[in-house]
Amino acid sequence: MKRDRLATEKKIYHAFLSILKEKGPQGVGINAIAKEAGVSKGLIYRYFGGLDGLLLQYAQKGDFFKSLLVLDNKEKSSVEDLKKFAKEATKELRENKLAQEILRWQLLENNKETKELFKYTNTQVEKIFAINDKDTSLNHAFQLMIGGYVYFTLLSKFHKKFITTDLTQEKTWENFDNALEKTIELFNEK
Amino acid sequence: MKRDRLATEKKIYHAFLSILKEKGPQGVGINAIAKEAGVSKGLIYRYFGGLDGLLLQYAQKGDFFKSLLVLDNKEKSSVEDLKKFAKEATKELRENKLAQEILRWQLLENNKETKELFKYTNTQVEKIFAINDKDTSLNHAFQLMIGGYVYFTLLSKFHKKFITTDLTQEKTWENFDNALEKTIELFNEK
DNA sequence: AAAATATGTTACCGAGTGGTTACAAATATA
DNA sequence: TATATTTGTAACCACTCGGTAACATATTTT
Repeated sequence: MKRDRLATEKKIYHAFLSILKEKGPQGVGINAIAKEAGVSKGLIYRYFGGLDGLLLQYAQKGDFFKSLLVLDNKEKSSVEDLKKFAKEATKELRENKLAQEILRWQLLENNKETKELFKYTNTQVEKIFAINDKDTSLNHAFQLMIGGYVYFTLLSKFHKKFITTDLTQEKTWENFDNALEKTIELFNEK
Repeated sequence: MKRDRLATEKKIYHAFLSILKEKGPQGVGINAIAKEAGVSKGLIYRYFGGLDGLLLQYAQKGDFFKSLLVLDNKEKSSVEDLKKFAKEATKELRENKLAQEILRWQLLENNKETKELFKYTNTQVEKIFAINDKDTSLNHAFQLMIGGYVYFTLLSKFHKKFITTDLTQEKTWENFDNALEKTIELFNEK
């Protein structure tokens, strides 16, 4: 049998990503990862020092929220920028299943194992939110609405509807986008 | 030893509430509930038919979101009503730890065990949201912001900060409240 | 009082968890 | 080629999980 440590490490790493993406934070465990990777779990301990080390290494690598990094080279925050960024951010959020599960994870715990992972994720998220950094009503409204976007995105995994709102319809998300845009406009005119 | 079925059922019931409130959805389990109640877990199966039945019974009883019911006798949705309801709802949300954990739960799963529980909870929540039932930008913005409120409330259990926003400061929540109010005003003026 | 029933506990089951140890075999080094 | 070292597996550990069965005792019914 062929033996290749690097290849094995990659298998483990990708198994971790895959499980987090598909099963969510609750599915992440040593046994599940080892099984998914098709590898003995002992190796996860030997190579990464257990789940903790794996998370740490993952946090340092941090290859999630990729497309958000495109928004990094920002200028001063104009209204048009804000609207554009908002649209990009919501689009990215709804497409990036992995990011969703990390955000979901943050609603469940915050211990030494996940600390680094979350810290890095948040520096990524910050790049969107930090566009408008003033302590204004617009900023607060903006943050609330982005938070709501996150909430409904996470909720839509298990629930088709929220009260009367159909979370499966594309139209709903367009409405949200439009509301977000209009809010920015209204606050700006004021 | 004294024996009293009703008293035992109450112990189990309260243990369930207590655990959900303190440990969240992840802490809810047969063993944990039995231990907290100081009772043999066999009784949970005998009296409630397991965790499923307990959840079902709890859903039917539904004594959470109490203070929201006060808002039930609503008139037509005026702007003032909306503002008032928004303020009441956010206040209730941040105080009602139990409701928070049920909302958190909805972000984790949706199976036959929890289905009824969530369904009832949502009819409660609906009483807030249904105030403004028209398909307007205001309504969408309003929903997003309430969603954001829920999100930040849940997040604040494990995270002190969200980017630059300090979730521990009372001022932050006032800012959110004000932003919500102002959004309602702006949309109304338009 | 005797019999039937309701209530409660303990011990157990199989499955799954994170984590370790002993060992086999492939690869690298001498 | 002989010897270390690395890579990988399988078996095992103690523990927790949901769920059940056997049993003891309190309470009610006859």
